[in-house]
Parts: sequence; structure tokens; C-alpha cells
Amino acid sequence: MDIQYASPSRSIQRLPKNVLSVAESPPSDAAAWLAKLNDAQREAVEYGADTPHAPPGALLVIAGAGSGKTNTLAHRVANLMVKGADPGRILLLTFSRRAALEMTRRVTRIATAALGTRAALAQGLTWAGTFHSVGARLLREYAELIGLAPAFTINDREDSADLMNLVRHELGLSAKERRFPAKSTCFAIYSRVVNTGASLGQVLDSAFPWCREWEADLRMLFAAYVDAKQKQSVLDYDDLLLYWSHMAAEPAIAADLSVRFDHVLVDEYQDTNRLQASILLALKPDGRGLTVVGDDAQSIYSFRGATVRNILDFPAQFDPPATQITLERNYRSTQPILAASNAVIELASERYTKNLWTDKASAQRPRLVTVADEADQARYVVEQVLEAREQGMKLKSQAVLFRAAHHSAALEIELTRRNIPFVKFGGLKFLDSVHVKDVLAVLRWAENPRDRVAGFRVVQLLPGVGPATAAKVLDEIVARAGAGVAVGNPAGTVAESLANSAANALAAFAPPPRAQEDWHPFVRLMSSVYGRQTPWPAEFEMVRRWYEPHLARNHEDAAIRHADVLQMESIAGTYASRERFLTELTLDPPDATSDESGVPLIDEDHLILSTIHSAKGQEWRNVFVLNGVDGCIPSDLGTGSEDEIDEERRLLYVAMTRAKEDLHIVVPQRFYVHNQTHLGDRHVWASRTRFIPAHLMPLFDAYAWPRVPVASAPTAAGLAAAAQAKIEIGARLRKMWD
DNA sequence: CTGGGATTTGATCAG
DNA sequence: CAAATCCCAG
Repeated sequence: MDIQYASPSRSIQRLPKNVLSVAESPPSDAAAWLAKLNDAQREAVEYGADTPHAPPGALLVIAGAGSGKTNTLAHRVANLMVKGADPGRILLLTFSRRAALEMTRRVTRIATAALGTRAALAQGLTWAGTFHSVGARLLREYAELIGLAPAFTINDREDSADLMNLVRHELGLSAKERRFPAKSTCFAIYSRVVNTGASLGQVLDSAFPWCREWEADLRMLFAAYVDAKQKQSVLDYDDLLLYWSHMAAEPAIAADLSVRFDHVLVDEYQDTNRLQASILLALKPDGRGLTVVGDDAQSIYSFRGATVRNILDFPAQFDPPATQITLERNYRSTQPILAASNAVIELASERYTKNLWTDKASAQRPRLVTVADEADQARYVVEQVLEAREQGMKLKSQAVLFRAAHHSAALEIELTRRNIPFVKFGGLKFLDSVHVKDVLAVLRWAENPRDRVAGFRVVQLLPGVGPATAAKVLDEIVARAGAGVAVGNPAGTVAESLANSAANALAAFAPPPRAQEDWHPFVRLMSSVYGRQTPWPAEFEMVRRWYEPHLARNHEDAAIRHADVLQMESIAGTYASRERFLTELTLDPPDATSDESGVPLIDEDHLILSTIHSAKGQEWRNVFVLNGVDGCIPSDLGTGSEDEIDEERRLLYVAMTRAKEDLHIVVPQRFYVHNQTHLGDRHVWASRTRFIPAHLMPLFDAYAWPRVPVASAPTAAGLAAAAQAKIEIGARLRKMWD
């Protein structure tokens, strides 16, 4: 066998066995598990796999919707392992945690089939996850080298916006005459600059033109924000990529970093941004061992800085250019569904790829259903879902997709009323609720006493403590910590001495009179968690018990919220440590909610509700797309530029291509306006989405619901009678006030 | 300086 | 319609 197997590898011991097992099996056998793949898929799976330790140049796989992308990628990973690649040296970057789990599951299954009893090898695939989670892991490993506290905490979007707000107040930007952009807007601008690599001016021009006048102030704000994060050992989502990218560009670390992974495979490449692309390039500058998979027609995350140019410009980045393989055969949808989807995407102003084809014939065209309003839309969906279930289609095989999380409100009410279980993906709620954030803030502050947003929130839970007192407390901690570091603490680590100073600062602080009573229990709690005196997860219970009276005092609906906290406690028990719990929860918050508070109905059959974004990569036999009207798809917020409109079009394309057998696009004609006083009936009339213009109508089965029986169409006699009735009713109504 | 009530504002998709 | 902001009594 190849001598290179003796080259430096962190688990050399296991490799020879593995190689042997492959060598022993006859070639026909080895081919058997690849036989189900089509030619293009097999090409993608086998590209360079014969020399896993000297991989050839970069590979780009353009994989259309339903073309077996996940399966192909999983086979490729399994094949690399079968051919002797060390699974611990394979980096698999996916879009979501869910996708990572699905991928490892499949790789394990395929590898088991291919390797027989040597399936344990697949367990070694430990580097599979999102860019952000892998980044967090690597940063903790290299933290000391790059001047980062290893116990750094990670802020989610809300926390980051809160910190931005804190900094904004300190800079006095809140007292401007003209209103300064909201904290979430400031953070969105900052995030976009970081992720796209564009200048602040460019970002303001292209995406936030109404904030143009604040450029100078924003620049100052962002500088202070970065400064604050560093002082507090806090990272936001973007930092996970940003630090990784800079780390990978640092020659001393870059060498170590790029040799530790022989193969880097990236899924959903069309939804990566410039920053992510730069990380890949730093890891694999010549493209050797790099595989990216994606579909430019499904690029729907430009609001997160993703650019379709990443995938389009990928091949030319390398010399020689990347090899490109296109998967055009669709295994998912019937021909009529595919025909309609193709027609929709074909109208894009810029279009780069392929037409998908299938041999799955069907007489059923996708349906375009007109209903009166959102209430009827809900009734239509429920009726159709139940009818399909009568014919043997499980609820789980059916999904309702929509553009924005709140579009399903009316449907959720109807489903609850009729006792139909459902699980909703997208539009996160759990982490947004104040009680969950309160408890997490205690834990984050315990993990990192410098985390000002967390501390600020926790101290203010005490009665009689407001922003001013909280700020004093935090300043006191910073002062003590500074003094502690200056004096030095040879006995313990930096983290321990920091925790000590924080606990001491709290103990020494003179609370305002109203907080007197609650102060000591609070100090006891914080000293305990700072000092890690209670093991995880018992620590969570202690925090919860401390929090309970504050929860009860501050919220009328404390009971419901308390149930959430208990729910969180049971989740906490499944993590090995406080740090793991906090990191995982911020990087991978639960994305599903169900009608019953908290408890997802995992075993029971249930209908799937999902935003289109969260439906990525999934498929169902029966798919309903809600609100196929202008203003929803495309969203009225996203019709500014041609690019934005094209992205909305791709969104509809993604939704449509989720369907295997039956597709319903529902078009309510009337929407009630939300922003009205009292219970008015102000409404707007909606029209069918512009992405399905008249000339595409032949591809659909268009009808109104409820269907009006022909026999009941008004006759001349009937109308005359009705006219009579109208008069009578009018007279009766007047009588009411006599 | 805190906290409760009145008032105004602004809002998608998500790691 | 929920969150941010403002105003004022204690």
C-alpha cells in the first residue's frame, strides 16, 4: 500500500487495519454499495478518493434540488474513510446542527454497509458541524495563543444588540436630537460589514440607506463595541468566524491549522458569505482536499451576508480551476411539480444553472388555490391535510411552509381548535423569553464575570436595583479584578482569581436599602457559581431555586414561565458542563416549538409547520405554501432591488421543490390590516405573487375554494329574491333602534 | 434612582 | 401588538 500512510497522522494506529480491510474485499464488493448512485453522483463520490492522503485539487458539486445531494456527500465522506482517510482529520461543515447530525448518521450507516464490522470508524467523524460551532471549538483550543480567555462566552443576537446599546449610551449617542438607529439595526449593520467584507459606507448605501447620515457615529460606536467585547472576553457570532479567519491567516497557527484536516467538505455552499469563503481559502489555499456542494438557485440567505458569487466564482479561485460536477437528475418531485418550479426560477433576471429533470410522471399539476382570506386558508389546509391522512398519508409527511413565522398564526389557531398536533420550525421563541434569558444570564455571568450584559441583567433582577446601581456594581467588579491581576495570584489561575475578585466585590458592595434583604442570598449564590462549588447540573437547580421568587414577583404568568425554566433544567442535565450547555444553546437554539408548551411531540404523528428558510434541505410528500401573494412572497420588505426580488423568487422555488407528490400554493385574496385601532375591519386586497405570471398558469391546476357548486350560481329569479331580502333586512336593522 | 403607567414606534428570514 | 421610550411619584 501507499507509503504515505506512515505520514504524520494523529491516529495512525487505526489506519493499517482499515486499509487492510479494504484491500481484502474484492473490488466488485466495494463497488456494490456505490451501485445505486447515478454516474454524476458516483463521479462526485470517487473524485480523488483513491489517493485520500494526497488529494487532488478542489471539487465543486452543483447539486440541484432533490438531486441526492446529502446522499452524495455522505457517500463521498464514507468512501474517503473506506479508502483510508482518517475520520478525525475530515472537517465537514454544514449549514445547521440538524444537517450535521443527519450527515453523520448517514455516513455511519453507509460506512457500516461498506466496511461491515469496522463501522466504529465512522464514530471518529468528530469534526462535523456549522462554521460557527467548529469555530468556537477551535478558538477554545487556540485561545491562549491568540490572547483570548479560554472561558470566553458567546453572545447571541439579542445579547449583542444589548451590548451595542450599552456602549451607545456610554458614548452619549442616545441623546441625539434626531433618533439614532435602534440597537438591533446598529448590530445588523455591523454584522453585515464583518460578514461581507465591504466598507461601512458601501453597506449603508446598499442595505441601510436611511442610516447614511450616521456613518461617523456608527464607526465610533463599532470601535467602542469591539473594544467592549475584548475587555469582557465576550464573542458574538461573527467573531467566531472573524477570529478563525484571522487565526488561519497567522502563519504560525495557519500551518498547524491547515495540516490537521486532510479533507474539508462544505454543504450548502451557496449560503456562505465572504468571511466563510476566506476561512476555507486559508485552510486550503491550493484547493487540495476541498469539496464544496451547493445550488445557486437555492441561495436564500443574503440577509446574513451570504453571496451567490461564492459558488459561482469558486472554480476560478484555484489554479488549476476546481473540477465541477453537476447533478441534474431530480429524485424527489413529480414531473409537473418540477416543470412549474423550473418555470418559476427560469424567470430570474440572472440565471446560471441547469434544468432539473425526472422520470416520475404524474397527472396531478401543482395547485394554485384561491381562498377568501387567511381564515379560509387555514380551513383549506386543515381539510386537505386530513383528507390526505384519510388516504394513508401521515401528518409527518405533510408540511406547511411560509415566508415569515407569523404567517401561520391563523393556521395554528385552527389546528389547536381541531386538536391536530403540529410542530413548528423557525421563528425562535424559547431563547427570546425574558425568564429564559434571566437564568442564562446568571450562568453566563458565572462562566465569565467580565460579561457586562449578563451581569447588568442579573443584578437588576433584585428589587430596588436599576441601571444606575447595576452599573456601579459592575464597575466595582472591574476595579477589583484589575487590582487582583496587578497584585498577582500565584496560587490559582487567572480565571480563579477573577472569580474571587468578583465574589469579593459583590460581598463588599453596599446595596441600596430596598435591596438589602435580597442581597445576601444573591451574594451567596454568585460566590458559589463563581467558585464552581456545586457540580453541573446541580448548579442549575440552585440557580433556578434562587430565581423562583424573583420570577414570581416580576411576572403575572409565573407558572407558565416556571415550566419553561424546568424544561430548560432537564435540557441542562444532558450537557457535560456549564460551558458546553451555554455554548451549545447559543450556537444551536432549539428551532422547533409545538402547540403544547415546551414538550415537542416527537413520537406522536404531527404536522410540520416551517418557515421556508428552515425547510431547506427537507422534503415532504404533500406541501402547502401559504400566502402566495405579493407582499408575502416577495415580502414587501424585500422588493427594493432586482437582487432582492430574485432572492425572493428563489425562496418560492425552494418552497416548491420541497414537494414530492402534491403541492398547494394558497392565495388568500384579503388580508386584515394588523395596525388598526379597536376591532376595525380594515383590510387590503392582495394579488397572486408576481413570480407566477399569467403565462405560467397552464402549469398549475387553478381553482377557488370552497368550490362553488354550479347549480347554486345565481339565477335571475334568485337575484330578484335577494334584492327583496336586502330591503327587508335593512328595514329590520333600522327597527333595532326604534 | 427606581419602578409603574402612559405613549409612541416599528416589525422577515437565522448561526 | 410588543418593545422601547418618556414622565412622574415616591
